[in-house]
Amino acid sequence: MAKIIPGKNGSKKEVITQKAATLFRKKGFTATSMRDIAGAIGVEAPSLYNHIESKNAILKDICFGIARLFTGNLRDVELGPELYLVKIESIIRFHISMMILEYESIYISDHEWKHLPEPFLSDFKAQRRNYRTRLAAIVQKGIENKEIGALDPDIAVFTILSAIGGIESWQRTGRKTDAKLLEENMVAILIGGLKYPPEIKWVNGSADIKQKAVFHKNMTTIKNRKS
Amino acid sequence: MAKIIPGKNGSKKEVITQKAATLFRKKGFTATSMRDIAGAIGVEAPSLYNHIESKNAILKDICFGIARLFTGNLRDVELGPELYLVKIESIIRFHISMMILEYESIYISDHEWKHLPEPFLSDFKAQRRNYRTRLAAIVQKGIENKEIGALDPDIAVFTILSAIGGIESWQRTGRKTDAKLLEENMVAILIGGLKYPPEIKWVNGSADIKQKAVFHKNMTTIKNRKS
DNA sequence: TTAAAAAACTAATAAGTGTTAGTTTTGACG
DNA sequence: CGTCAAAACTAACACTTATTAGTTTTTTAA
Repeated sequence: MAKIIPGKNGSKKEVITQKAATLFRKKGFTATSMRDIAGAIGVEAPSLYNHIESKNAILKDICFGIARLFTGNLRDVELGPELYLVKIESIIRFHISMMILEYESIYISDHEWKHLPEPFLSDFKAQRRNYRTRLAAIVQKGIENKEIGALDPDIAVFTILSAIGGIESWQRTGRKTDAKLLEENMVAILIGGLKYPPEIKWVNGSADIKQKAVFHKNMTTIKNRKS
Repeated sequence: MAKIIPGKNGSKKEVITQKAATLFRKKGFTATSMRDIAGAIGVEAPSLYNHIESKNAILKDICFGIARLFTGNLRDVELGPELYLVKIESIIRFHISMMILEYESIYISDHEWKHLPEPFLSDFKAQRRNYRTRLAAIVQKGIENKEIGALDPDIAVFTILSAIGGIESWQRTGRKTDAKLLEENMVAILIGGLKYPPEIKWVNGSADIKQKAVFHKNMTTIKNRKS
């Protein structure tokens, strides 16, 4: 029936990938059928195979495309001369901007990568691990340089990345917050939390005895529930 | 063949729910079949229907069970007399502990709820919205009380919740970090980032011109890619 | 030991899956 | 207009899905 109309610079393959990304984010990879994708474009499912190799290949393209962008940025930042905390801030800002520009693809590469077929799954996981390791190395140097508090670098990295990943759910709520406001608030919290010195002692001391009791009560309930 | 052997206090329904939760987290709700669940227990798929109503009902039980736990804790905290920042810290610690104790169910209620059938989907989303709104209200009061920096409360809440949600991926890596270490580091970063006063100005000023150039270069690449 | 209830089993259904084969339509160019 | 390739179409396949029906086995209780 209707022919696939490519966007200005986008090949037909890119049109399919983009529509698929939207559906994968909305319904999940497994719950999205080739017929769903085809229907969203206005075509029958088998027609897609004139342009793409398989459903899995679409997922592969999305995940590795995003991974390449982030790895490229990380390499640039690593080579720069800035203070380590500034490097981290720069990476945080890059992640946030990317999340706002391409949140559908990023959501998929964050949450649907587990459906990649081998050997792509192992490759992707290795890249992911490598990215986080290099990020942790920057944090580690920032700690040694007393720019960043005495935190566990791995924990700091996943805390940052998880926090940013949550922008997806924020985007989905449709709140039309100014992107800059979002970015500045998140940077304030995350960089503020990393900055030397951390004040773990102040925080611990502030929880009074009554509060501890409430917490204990709830945790006890849960433990009983499990047994 | 083998009969379902209930755990010490767990009904057969709970055994199924637990096994299902493990699989839903590992493979996703849609990609997990009733045969998968039955096989993991050691029975045939139709046998499950002697104990549960449907696959969707398992998901419903998991999601609403978790929601009830968090809502219950929030109510207790709201009624307490502590400083607002301490309330937030208490909730953060509750979330982190829960994440460590029941991360499979929590992962599902965080990431697979979209597969709930109506009317449960709408109900769940409403509860979620309500929870976040009440959390934001605490943050708001903390700001007015000058315990918390002048941040956007909604952004602060989702940043916190997203960061904690990421513990799931941490757990999955199998790192046997001491739970207390994890908790203290995350609390240090998040509470440290919320505390009054925030130093947005310092952070912005610290990014030098060269850094900005690197960032700009990468973002330009991405925008071109999209057109 | 026997009767009743619980929970397993096998067989089957209707719907949906990704994908292939073979055919027809479309659009661009000479 | 006629040609050729690109890309759509229909039909079909081999599988998998959640779930039901009907039956047999196992456990419980008297």
